[in-house]
Amino acid sequence: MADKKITFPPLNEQIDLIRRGTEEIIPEEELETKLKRSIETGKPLDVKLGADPSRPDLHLGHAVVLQKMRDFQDLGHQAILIIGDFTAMIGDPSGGSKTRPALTLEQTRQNGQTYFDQATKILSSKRLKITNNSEWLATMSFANVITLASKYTVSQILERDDFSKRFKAEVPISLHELLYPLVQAMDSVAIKSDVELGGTDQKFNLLVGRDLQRAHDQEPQVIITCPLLVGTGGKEKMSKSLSNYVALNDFPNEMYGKTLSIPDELMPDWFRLTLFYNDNEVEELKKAFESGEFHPRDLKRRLARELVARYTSKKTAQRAEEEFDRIFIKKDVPDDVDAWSVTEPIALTQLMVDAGMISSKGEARRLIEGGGVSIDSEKVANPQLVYEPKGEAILKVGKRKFLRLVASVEG
RNA sequence: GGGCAGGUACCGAAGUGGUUAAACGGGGCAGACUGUAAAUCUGCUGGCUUGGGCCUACGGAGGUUCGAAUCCUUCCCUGCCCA
Repeated sequence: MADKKITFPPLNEQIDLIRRGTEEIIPEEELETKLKRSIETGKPLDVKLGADPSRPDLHLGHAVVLQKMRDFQDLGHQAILIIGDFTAMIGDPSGGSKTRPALTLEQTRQNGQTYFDQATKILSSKRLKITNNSEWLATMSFANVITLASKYTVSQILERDDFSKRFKAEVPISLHELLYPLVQAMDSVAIKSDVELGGTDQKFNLLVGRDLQRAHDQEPQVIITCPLLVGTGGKEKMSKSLSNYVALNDFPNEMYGKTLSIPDELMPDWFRLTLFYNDNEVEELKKAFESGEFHPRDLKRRLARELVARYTSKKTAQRAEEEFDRIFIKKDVPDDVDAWSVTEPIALTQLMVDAGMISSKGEARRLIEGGGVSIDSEKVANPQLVYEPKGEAILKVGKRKFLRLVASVEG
Protein backbone atom coordinates (compact mmCIF):
# COMPACT_ATOMS: atom_id res chain seq x y z
CA MET A 1 0.00 0.00 0.00
CA ALA A 2 1.23 3.46 -0.78
CA ASP A 3 2.52 5.20 2.28
CA LYS A 4 2.21 8.56 0.66
CA LYS A 5 0.10 10.85 2.77
CA ILE A 6 -3.20 11.81 1.29
CA THR A 7 -4.97 15.07 1.86
CA PHE A 8 -8.64 14.54 2.49
CA PRO A 9 -11.54 16.93 2.17
CA PRO A 10 -12.73 18.49 5.43
CA LEU A 11 -14.69 16.35 7.84
CA ASN A 12 -18.08 17.92 7.24
CA GLU A 13 -17.76 17.64 3.54
CA GLN A 14 -16.89 13.99 3.83
CA ILE A 15 -19.71 13.21 6.22
CA ASP A 16 -22.22 14.96 4.00
CA LEU A 17 -21.30 12.95 0.99
CA ILE A 18 -21.14 9.70 2.88
CA ARG A 19 -24.47 10.22 4.54
CA ARG A 20 -26.21 11.04 1.31
CA GLY A 21 -28.56 8.29 0.26
CA THR A 22 -27.65 5.90 3.03
CA GLU A 23 -30.10 4.19 5.29
CA GLU A 24 -28.05 3.86 8.47
CA ILE A 25 -24.57 4.58 9.70
CA ILE A 26 -23.76 2.61 12.81
CA PRO A 27 -22.40 4.27 14.84
CA GLU A 28 -22.06 7.67 13.33
CA GLU A 29 -19.68 8.98 16.01
CA GLU A 30 -17.20 6.26 15.23
CA LEU A 31 -17.27 7.22 11.59
CA GLU A 32 -16.38 10.74 12.58
CA THR A 33 -13.56 9.53 14.78
CA LYS A 34 -12.16 7.39 12.02
CA LEU A 35 -12.44 10.15 9.46
CA LYS A 36 -10.79 12.66 11.76
CA ARG A 37 -7.95 10.28 12.35
CA SER A 38 -7.46 9.66 8.68
CA ILE A 39 -7.35 13.37 8.03
CA GLU A 40 -4.69 13.75 10.70
CA THR A 41 -2.58 10.81 9.64
CA GLY A 42 -3.19 11.04 5.93
CA LYS A 43 -4.04 7.37 5.93
CA PRO A 44 -7.15 6.36 4.00
CA LEU A 45 -9.90 4.23 5.49
CA ASP A 46 -10.25 0.68 4.27
CA VAL A 47 -13.78 0.32 3.03
CA LYS A 48 -15.09 -3.19 2.54
CA LEU A 49 -17.74 -4.48 0.22
CA GLY A 50 -18.53 -8.15 -0.16
CA ALA A 51 -19.37 -9.51 -3.59
CA ASP A 52 -21.07 -12.76 -4.44
CA PRO A 53 -19.41 -14.21 -7.53
CA SER A 54 -21.91 -17.02 -7.98
CA ARG A 55 -24.14 -14.61 -9.80
CA PRO A 56 -21.84 -12.26 -11.59
CA ASP A 57 -24.45 -10.17 -13.34
CA LEU A 58 -24.53 -6.81 -11.66
CA HIS A 59 -27.70 -4.77 -11.75
CA LEU A 60 -29.00 -1.41 -10.62
CA GLY A 61 -29.54 -2.76 -7.13
CA HIS A 62 -25.83 -3.43 -6.77
CA ALA A 63 -25.14 -0.03 -8.20
CA VAL A 64 -26.60 1.66 -5.14
CA VAL A 65 -23.93 0.26 -2.86
CA LEU A 66 -21.20 0.48 -5.46
CA GLN A 67 -21.90 4.16 -5.85
CA LYS A 68 -21.47 4.62 -2.12
CA MET A 69 -18.17 2.83 -2.44
CA ARG A 70 -17.28 5.20 -5.22
CA ASP A 71 -18.03 8.15 -2.95
CA PHE A 72 -15.43 6.85 -0.55
CA GLN A 73 -12.92 6.47 -3.34
CA ASP A 74 -13.58 9.99 -4.50
CA LEU A 75 -12.89 11.20 -0.99
CA GLY A 76 -9.53 9.47 -1.13
CA HIS A 77 -10.27 6.27 0.73
CA GLN A 78 -9.36 2.72 -0.14
CA ALA A 79 -12.00 0.44 -1.59
CA ILE A 80 -11.62 -3.25 -0.92
CA LEU A 81 -13.85 -5.51 -2.89
CA ILE A 82 -14.02 -8.99 -1.44
CA ILE A 83 -14.99 -11.68 -3.87
CA GLY A 84 -16.66 -14.44 -1.91
CA ASP A 85 -15.10 -17.21 -3.92
CA PHE A 86 -14.79 -19.46 -0.90
CA THR A 87 -18.43 -18.98 -0.09
CA ALA A 88 -19.39 -19.61 -3.68
CA MET A 89 -17.47 -22.84 -3.77
CA ILE A 90 -19.51 -24.19 -0.91
CA GLY A 91 -22.71 -22.77 -2.28
CA ASP A 92 -24.64 -20.33 -0.17
CA PRO A 93 -27.87 -22.08 0.76
CA SER A 94 -29.68 -19.09 2.19
CA GLY A 95 -33.09 -18.44 0.78
CA GLY A 96 -33.68 -21.92 -0.48
CA SER A 97 -33.43 -25.51 0.50
CA LYS A 98 -31.74 -26.53 -2.68
CA THR A 99 -28.01 -26.64 -2.65
CA ARG A 100 -26.51 -24.37 -5.17
CA PRO A 101 -24.10 -26.03 -7.51
CA ALA A 102 -20.63 -25.73 -6.16
CA LEU A 103 -18.44 -23.71 -8.45
CA THR A 104 -14.94 -24.63 -9.35
CA LEU A 105 -12.12 -22.32 -8.49
CA GLU A 106 -11.71 -21.51 -12.14
CA GLN A 107 -15.33 -20.53 -12.47
CA THR A 108 -15.25 -18.29 -9.45
CA ARG A 109 -12.13 -16.66 -10.80
CA GLN A 110 -13.79 -16.07 -14.10
CA ASN A 111 -16.84 -14.69 -12.40
CA GLY A 112 -14.62 -12.49 -10.31
CA GLN A 113 -13.19 -11.04 -13.50
CA THR A 114 -16.59 -10.22 -14.98
CA TYR A 115 -17.57 -8.80 -11.63
CA PHE A 116 -14.60 -6.50 -11.80
CA ASP A 117 -15.40 -5.43 -15.34
CA GLN A 118 -18.91 -4.49 -14.38
CA ALA A 119 -18.10 -2.96 -11.03
CA THR A 120 -15.65 -0.56 -12.60
CA LYS A 121 -18.50 0.96 -14.53
CA ILE A 122 -19.12 2.63 -11.22
CA LEU A 123 -16.00 2.20 -9.16
CA SER A 124 -12.76 3.86 -10.00
CA SER A 125 -10.02 1.36 -10.67
CA LYS A 126 -7.71 3.59 -8.74
CA ARG A 127 -7.78 2.96 -4.99
CA LEU A 128 -9.49 -0.33 -5.64
CA LYS A 129 -8.25 -3.57 -4.21
CA ILE A 130 -9.82 -6.91 -4.95
CA THR A 131 -9.32 -9.98 -2.84
CA ASN A 132 -10.72 -13.46 -2.82
CA ASN A 133 -11.82 -14.57 0.58
CA SER A 134 -10.56 -18.09 -0.03
CA GLU A 135 -7.21 -16.50 0.65
CA TRP A 136 -7.78 -16.68 4.37
CA LEU A 137 -10.82 -18.93 4.67
CA ALA A 138 -9.53 -21.91 2.70
CA THR A 139 -6.62 -22.41 5.04
CA MET A 140 -8.59 -22.36 8.27
CA SER A 141 -8.39 -25.63 10.16
CA PHE A 142 -11.37 -27.19 11.81
CA ALA A 143 -9.93 -26.14 15.13
CA ASN A 144 -9.86 -22.56 13.87
CA VAL A 145 -13.46 -22.87 12.86
CA ILE A 146 -14.49 -24.18 16.25
CA THR A 147 -12.67 -21.34 17.92
CA LEU A 148 -14.40 -18.91 15.61
CA ALA A 149 -17.77 -20.45 16.40
CA SER A 150 -17.09 -20.11 20.12
CA LYS A 151 -17.06 -16.35 19.76
CA TYR A 152 -20.73 -16.15 19.07
CA THR A 153 -23.80 -17.58 20.72
CA VAL A 154 -26.85 -19.29 19.36
CA SER A 155 -29.21 -16.62 20.55
CA GLN A 156 -27.03 -13.95 19.03
CA ILE A 157 -27.29 -15.68 15.69
CA LEU A 158 -30.99 -16.33 16.05
CA GLU A 159 -31.55 -12.64 16.45
CA ARG A 160 -31.33 -12.44 12.73
CA ASP A 161 -34.83 -11.99 11.50
CA ASP A 162 -34.99 -14.59 8.81
CA PHE A 163 -33.38 -17.20 11.03
CA SER A 164 -35.83 -16.66 13.85
CA LYS A 165 -38.71 -16.63 11.43
CA ARG A 166 -37.67 -19.87 9.87
CA PHE A 167 -37.04 -21.32 13.28
CA LYS A 168 -40.49 -20.36 14.49
CA ALA A 169 -42.05 -21.66 11.32
CA GLU A 170 -40.22 -24.95 11.85
CA VAL A 171 -38.45 -24.58 8.57
CA PRO A 172 -35.09 -26.31 8.41
CA ILE A 173 -31.98 -24.27 9.01
CA SER A 174 -28.77 -26.10 8.44
CA LEU A 175 -25.88 -25.58 10.75
CA HIS A 176 -23.58 -24.07 8.21
CA GLU A 177 -26.13 -21.43 7.38
CA LEU A 178 -25.86 -20.23 10.93
CA LEU A 179 -22.14 -20.03 10.40
CA TYR A 180 -22.37 -17.86 7.33
CA PRO A 181 -22.60 -14.55 9.14
CA LEU A 182 -19.42 -15.50 10.95
CA VAL A 183 -17.66 -16.42 7.74
CA GLN A 184 -18.60 -13.07 6.29
CA ALA A 185 -17.44 -11.36 9.42
CA MET A 186 -14.10 -13.13 9.23
CA ASP A 187 -13.44 -11.17 6.08
CA SER A 188 -13.67 -7.98 8.08
CA VAL A 189 -11.22 -9.37 10.60
CA ALA A 190 -8.86 -10.52 7.87
CA ILE A 191 -8.63 -7.16 6.17
CA LYS A 192 -9.15 -5.09 9.32
CA SER A 193 -11.79 -3.03 7.59
CA ASP A 194 -12.69 0.40 8.92
CA VAL A 195 -16.02 0.59 7.20
CA GLU A 196 -18.25 -2.00 5.61
CA LEU A 197 -20.99 -1.27 3.14
CA GLY A 198 -24.05 -3.32 2.31
CA GLY A 199 -27.76 -3.29 1.62
CA THR A 200 -30.14 -3.03 4.53
CA ASP A 201 -30.71 -6.75 4.27
CA GLN A 202 -27.07 -7.21 5.20
CA LYS A 203 -27.31 -5.26 8.41
CA PHE A 204 -27.09 -8.28 10.65
CA ASN A 205 -24.05 -9.69 8.91
CA LEU A 206 -22.29 -6.39 8.98
CA LEU A 207 -22.92 -6.06 12.68
CA VAL A 208 -21.47 -9.49 13.31
CA GLY A 209 -18.35 -8.15 11.66
CA ARG A 210 -18.09 -5.54 14.40
CA ASP A 211 -18.50 -8.11 17.13
CA LEU A 212 -15.96 -10.41 15.64
CA GLN A 213 -13.41 -7.68 15.15
CA ARG A 214 -13.82 -6.75 18.80
CA ALA A 215 -13.32 -10.38 19.71
CA HIS A 216 -10.03 -10.20 17.83
CA ASP A 217 -9.03 -7.02 19.60
CA GLN A 218 -9.54 -4.90 16.55
CA GLU A 219 -11.31 -1.60 16.34
CA PRO A 220 -14.80 -2.46 15.06
CA GLN A 221 -15.78 -1.34 11.61
CA VAL A 222 -18.45 1.23 11.05
CA ILE A 223 -21.30 -0.18 9.08
CA ILE A 224 -23.21 1.70 6.45
CA THR A 225 -26.35 0.31 4.95
CA CYS A 226 -27.94 1.46 1.73
CA PRO A 227 -31.62 1.18 0.84
CA LEU A 228 -32.67 -1.72 -1.31
CA LEU A 229 -33.86 -0.91 -4.77
CA VAL A 230 -37.23 -2.40 -5.63
CA GLY A 231 -37.19 -4.36 -8.86
CA THR A 232 -39.12 -3.72 -12.04
CA GLY A 233 -42.07 -5.73 -10.77
CA GLY A 234 -42.61 -3.14 -8.09
CA LYS A 235 -42.85 -5.49 -5.15
CA GLU A 236 -39.68 -7.27 -4.26
CA LYS A 237 -36.12 -6.12 -4.10
CA MET A 238 -34.22 -6.22 -7.32
CA SER A 239 -32.56 -9.56 -7.67
CA LYS A 240 -31.33 -11.74 -10.41
CA SER A 241 -33.25 -14.81 -9.37
CA LEU A 242 -36.55 -12.92 -9.49
CA SER A 243 -35.66 -11.63 -12.95
CA ASN A 244 -36.93 -8.20 -12.07
CA TYR A 245 -33.66 -6.48 -12.66
CA VAL A 246 -31.99 -4.05 -14.99
CA ALA A 247 -28.44 -5.22 -15.57
CA LEU A 248 -25.59 -2.79 -15.87
CA ASN A 249 -24.73 -4.67 -19.04
CA ASP A 250 -28.18 -4.47 -20.57
CA PHE A 251 -28.34 -3.06 -24.06
CA PRO A 252 -29.41 0.59 -23.99
CA ASN A 253 -32.75 -0.20 -25.59
CA GLU A 254 -33.47 -2.87 -23.03
CA MET A 255 -32.46 -0.66 -20.18
CA TYR A 256 -34.70 2.08 -21.46
CA GLY A 257 -37.65 -0.22 -22.00
CA LYS A 258 -37.36 -2.02 -18.70
CA THR A 259 -37.17 1.25 -16.84
CA LEU A 260 -40.26 2.54 -18.55
CA SER A 261 -42.16 -0.52 -17.41
CA ILE A 262 -41.72 0.05 -13.69
CA PRO A 263 -44.77 1.05 -11.67
CA ASP A 264 -45.16 4.81 -11.22
CA GLU A 265 -44.81 4.63 -7.45
CA LEU A 266 -41.27 3.47 -7.83
CA MET A 267 -40.09 6.58 -9.62
CA PRO A 268 -39.05 8.66 -6.60
CA ASP A 269 -37.04 5.76 -5.24
CA TRP A 270 -35.41 5.11 -8.54
CA PHE A 271 -34.45 8.74 -9.02
CA ARG A 272 -32.96 8.67 -5.56
CA LEU A 273 -31.20 5.33 -5.72
CA THR A 274 -30.16 4.93 -9.32
CA LEU A 275 -29.51 8.54 -10.26
CA PHE A 276 -28.67 9.80 -6.78
CA TYR A 277 -31.01 12.73 -6.76
CA ASN A 278 -30.99 14.23 -3.32
CA ASP A 279 -34.07 14.53 -1.15
CA ASN A 280 -34.84 18.06 -2.25
CA GLU A 281 -34.65 17.22 -5.91
CA VAL A 282 -36.89 14.22 -5.43
CA GLU A 283 -39.29 16.32 -3.40
CA GLU A 284 -39.48 18.83 -6.23
CA LEU A 285 -40.18 16.15 -8.75
CA LYS A 286 -42.91 14.78 -6.55
CA LYS A 287 -44.49 18.20 -6.24
CA ALA A 288 -44.36 18.87 -9.93
CA PHE A 289 -45.81 15.47 -10.47
CA GLU A 290 -48.65 15.91 -8.02
CA SER A 291 -49.55 19.35 -9.29
CA GLY A 292 -50.02 17.80 -12.70
CA GLU A 293 -47.17 19.76 -14.21
CA PHE A 294 -45.67 16.52 -15.39
CA HIS A 295 -47.39 13.61 -16.93
CA PRO A 296 -46.06 10.57 -15.09
CA ARG A 297 -45.09 9.11 -18.43
CA ASP A 298 -42.82 12.06 -19.19
CA LEU A 299 -41.20 11.80 -15.82
CA LYS A 300 -40.51 8.15 -16.37
CA ARG A 301 -39.10 8.83 -19.78
CA ARG A 302 -36.74 11.25 -18.17
CA LEU A 303 -35.76 8.62 -15.62
CA ALA A 304 -35.10 6.06 -18.32
CA ARG A 305 -33.20 8.53 -20.45
CA GLU A 306 -30.96 9.67 -17.66
CA LEU A 307 -30.35 6.15 -16.56
CA VAL A 308 -29.25 4.99 -19.97
CA ALA A 309 -27.13 8.10 -20.34
CA ARG A 310 -25.46 7.37 -17.04
CA TYR A 311 -24.22 4.01 -18.22
CA THR A 312 -23.61 4.88 -21.83
CA SER A 313 -23.95 8.37 -23.22
CA LYS A 314 -26.52 11.05 -23.76
CA LYS A 315 -26.51 10.31 -27.42
CA THR A 316 -27.15 6.64 -26.91
CA ALA A 317 -29.95 7.43 -24.49
CA GLN A 318 -31.50 9.67 -27.07
CA ARG A 319 -31.33 6.91 -29.62
CA ALA A 320 -32.84 4.42 -27.20
CA GLU A 321 -35.76 6.73 -26.64
CA GLU A 322 -36.34 7.31 -30.33
CA GLU A 323 -36.17 3.62 -30.95
CA PHE A 324 -38.65 3.01 -28.20
CA ASP A 325 -41.09 5.52 -29.59
CA ARG A 326 -40.81 3.99 -32.99
CA ILE A 327 -41.55 0.50 -31.76
CA PHE A 328 -44.16 1.06 -29.12
CA ILE A 329 -45.85 4.27 -30.05
CA LYS A 330 -45.70 4.04 -33.80
CA LYS A 331 -45.82 0.25 -33.56
CA ASP A 332 -42.94 0.10 -35.92
CA VAL A 333 -40.27 -2.54 -35.99
CA PRO A 334 -36.91 -2.06 -34.34
CA ASP A 335 -34.09 -1.68 -36.79
CA ASP A 336 -31.58 -3.96 -35.19
CA VAL A 337 -33.66 -7.12 -35.29
CA ASP A 338 -31.68 -10.32 -35.57
CA ALA A 339 -32.03 -12.04 -38.89
CA TRP A 340 -32.92 -15.69 -39.20
CA SER A 341 -32.62 -17.42 -42.47
CA VAL A 342 -35.34 -19.75 -43.62
CA THR A 343 -34.63 -22.06 -46.49
CA GLU A 344 -37.73 -24.19 -46.65
CA PRO A 345 -41.24 -24.31 -45.25
CA ILE A 346 -41.15 -24.93 -41.53
CA ALA A 347 -43.67 -25.15 -38.72
CA LEU A 348 -43.76 -21.79 -37.01
CA THR A 349 -43.55 -23.37 -33.59
CA GLN A 350 -40.42 -25.25 -34.62
CA LEU A 351 -38.92 -22.10 -36.00
CA MET A 352 -39.52 -20.24 -32.76
CA VAL A 353 -37.79 -22.96 -30.81
CA ASP A 354 -34.89 -23.21 -33.25
CA ALA A 355 -34.35 -19.49 -33.05
CA GLY A 356 -34.28 -19.71 -29.28
CA MET A 357 -37.23 -17.39 -28.82
CA ILE A 358 -39.10 -19.93 -26.79
CA SER A 359 -38.05 -23.06 -24.96
CA SER A 360 -40.55 -25.62 -26.17
CA LYS A 361 -42.99 -26.13 -28.97
CA GLY A 362 -45.82 -26.55 -26.50
CA GLU A 363 -45.10 -23.14 -25.11
CA ALA A 364 -44.93 -21.72 -28.61
CA ARG A 365 -48.28 -23.23 -29.44
CA ARG A 366 -49.87 -21.81 -26.33
CA LEU A 367 -48.49 -18.38 -27.07
CA ILE A 368 -49.94 -18.48 -30.56
CA GLU A 369 -53.29 -19.61 -29.24
CA GLY A 370 -53.18 -16.77 -26.76
CA GLY A 371 -52.66 -14.25 -29.53
CA GLY A 372 -49.11 -13.38 -28.60
CA VAL A 373 -47.45 -14.03 -31.95
CA SER A 374 -47.60 -12.03 -35.12
CA ILE A 375 -45.97 -11.95 -38.52
CA ASP A 376 -45.71 -8.56 -40.20
CA SER A 377 -48.16 -7.17 -37.62
CA GLU A 378 -50.75 -9.79 -38.35
CA LYS A 379 -51.68 -12.04 -35.52
CA VAL A 380 -51.06 -15.68 -36.13
CA ALA A 381 -54.20 -17.60 -35.31
CA ASN A 382 -53.26 -21.08 -36.33
CA PRO A 383 -50.74 -22.83 -34.08
CA GLN A 384 -50.09 -25.36 -36.84
CA LEU A 385 -49.04 -22.70 -39.28
CA VAL A 386 -46.24 -23.67 -41.58
CA TYR A 387 -44.14 -20.71 -42.54
CA GLU A 388 -43.35 -20.38 -46.23
CA PRO A 389 -40.16 -18.43 -46.75
CA LYS A 390 -40.65 -15.43 -48.99
CA GLY A 391 -38.63 -12.28 -48.98
CA GLU A 392 -38.47 -10.80 -45.50
CA ALA A 393 -40.96 -10.90 -42.69
CA ILE A 394 -40.92 -9.69 -39.13
CA LEU A 395 -41.90 -12.22 -36.52
CA LYS A 396 -42.99 -10.80 -33.21
CA VAL A 397 -43.27 -13.02 -30.17
CA GLY A 398 -44.74 -11.66 -26.98
CA LYS A 399 -44.14 -8.06 -26.06
CA ARG A 400 -40.59 -7.54 -27.09
CA LYS A 401 -39.09 -10.39 -29.02
CA PHE A 402 -38.55 -9.76 -32.67
CA LEU A 403 -36.96 -11.80 -35.42
CA ARG A 404 -36.40 -10.90 -39.03
CA LEU A 405 -37.16 -13.92 -41.17
CA VAL A 406 -35.12 -13.94 -44.33
CA ALA A 407 -35.81 -16.33 -47.15
CA SER A 408 -32.56 -17.65 -48.44
CA VAL A 409 -31.84 -20.02 -51.24
CA GLU A 410 -30.05 -23.20 -50.37
CA GLY A 411 -26.33 -23.10 -51.01
C1' G B 1 -32.44 -44.33 20.62
C1' G B 2 -38.17 -43.88 21.28
C1' G B 3 -43.00 -41.41 19.95
C1' C B 4 -45.73 -38.23 16.59
C1' A B 5 -46.49 -35.32 12.14
C1' G B 6 -44.93 -34.63 7.31
C1' G B 7 -42.25 -34.93 1.96
C1' U B 8 -47.41 -33.22 -4.20
C1' A B 9 -45.88 -29.08 -10.17
C1' C B 10 -41.89 -22.27 -9.74
C1' C B 11 -43.88 -21.40 -4.47
C1' G B 12 -47.89 -22.26 -0.91
C1' A B 13 -51.54 -25.89 -0.57
C1' A B 14 -55.89 -29.70 -1.78
C1' G B 15 -56.47 -34.65 -3.14
C1' U B 16 -56.21 -40.56 0.27
C1' G B 17 -57.63 -46.77 -5.45
C1' G B 18 -60.00 -45.16 -11.60
C1' U B 19 -63.66 -39.30 -14.27
C1' U B 20 -55.87 -36.67 -11.93
C1' A B 21 -50.98 -33.73 -16.03
C1' A B 22 -53.30 -33.50 -10.60
C1' A B 23 -58.50 -28.61 -7.35
C1' C B 24 -57.44 -23.70 -5.26
C1' G B 25 -54.22 -19.43 -4.25
C1' G B 26 -49.67 -16.75 -5.25
C1' G B 27 -46.06 -15.87 -8.80
C1' G B 28 -44.98 -15.89 -14.06
C1' C B 29 -46.30 -15.38 -19.36
C1' A B 30 -49.73 -13.67 -23.07
C1' G B 31 -54.21 -10.91 -24.73
C1' A B 32 -57.86 -6.54 -24.07
C1' C B 33 -57.66 -1.59 -21.97
C1' U B 34 -53.40 1.98 -21.33
C1' G B 35 -48.52 5.55 -20.77
C1' U B 36 -44.59 -1.56 -22.37
C1' A B 37 -47.61 2.30 -15.30
C1' A B 38 -51.35 0.83 -11.76
C1' A B 39 -56.18 -1.29 -11.34
C1' U B 40 -59.53 -4.47 -13.93
C1' C B 41 -61.13 -8.40 -17.22
C1' U B 42 -59.66 -12.93 -20.21
C1' G B 43 -56.54 -17.07 -21.52
C1' C B 44 -52.25 -20.04 -20.59
C1' U B 45 -48.78 -21.94 -16.90
C1' G B 46 -45.03 -30.89 -18.03
C1' G B 47 -42.45 -32.69 -22.94
C1' C B 48 -43.14 -34.87 -27.91
C1' U B 49 -46.67 -35.70 -31.59
C1' U B 50 -51.30 -35.43 -33.62
C1' G B 51 -55.12 -39.99 -36.34
C1' G B 52 -55.74 -41.62 -32.36
C1' G B 53 -51.92 -41.09 -28.81
C1' C B 54 -46.95 -41.62 -26.52
C1' C B 55 -43.43 -40.36 -22.66
C1' U B 56 -42.14 -37.95 -17.93
C1' A B 57 -44.34 -36.31 -13.00
C1' C B 58 -46.97 -36.43 -6.54
C1' G B 59 -39.22 -38.08 -1.80
C1' G B 60 -36.28 -43.14 -3.76
C1' A B 61 -36.69 -48.44 -4.72
C1' G B 62 -39.74 -52.63 -4.83
C1' G B 63 -44.74 -54.91 -4.38
C1' U B 64 -50.44 -55.61 -4.41
C1' U B 65 -54.09 -54.41 -8.36
C1' C B 66 -57.18 -54.65 -14.73
C1' G B 67 -55.76 -49.73 -12.66
C1' A B 68 -51.85 -46.18 -7.48
C1' A B 69 -50.14 -39.48 -5.79
C1' U B 70 -53.70 -42.56 -3.20
C1' C B 71 -52.89 -49.55 -0.34
C1' C B 72 -48.35 -52.64 1.46
C1' U B 73 -42.85 -53.23 2.33
C1' U B 74 -38.37 -50.87 2.68
C1' C B 75 -34.99 -46.94 2.38
C1' C B 76 -33.90 -41.59 2.38
C1' C B 77 -35.14 -36.66 4.07
C1' U B 78 -37.61 -32.71 7.35
C1' G B 79 -40.08 -30.73 11.74
C1' C B 80 -41.96 -31.41 16.80
C1' C B 81 -41.80 -34.00 21.58
C1' C B 82 -39.17 -37.44 24.92
C1' A B 83 -34.22 -39.52 26.19
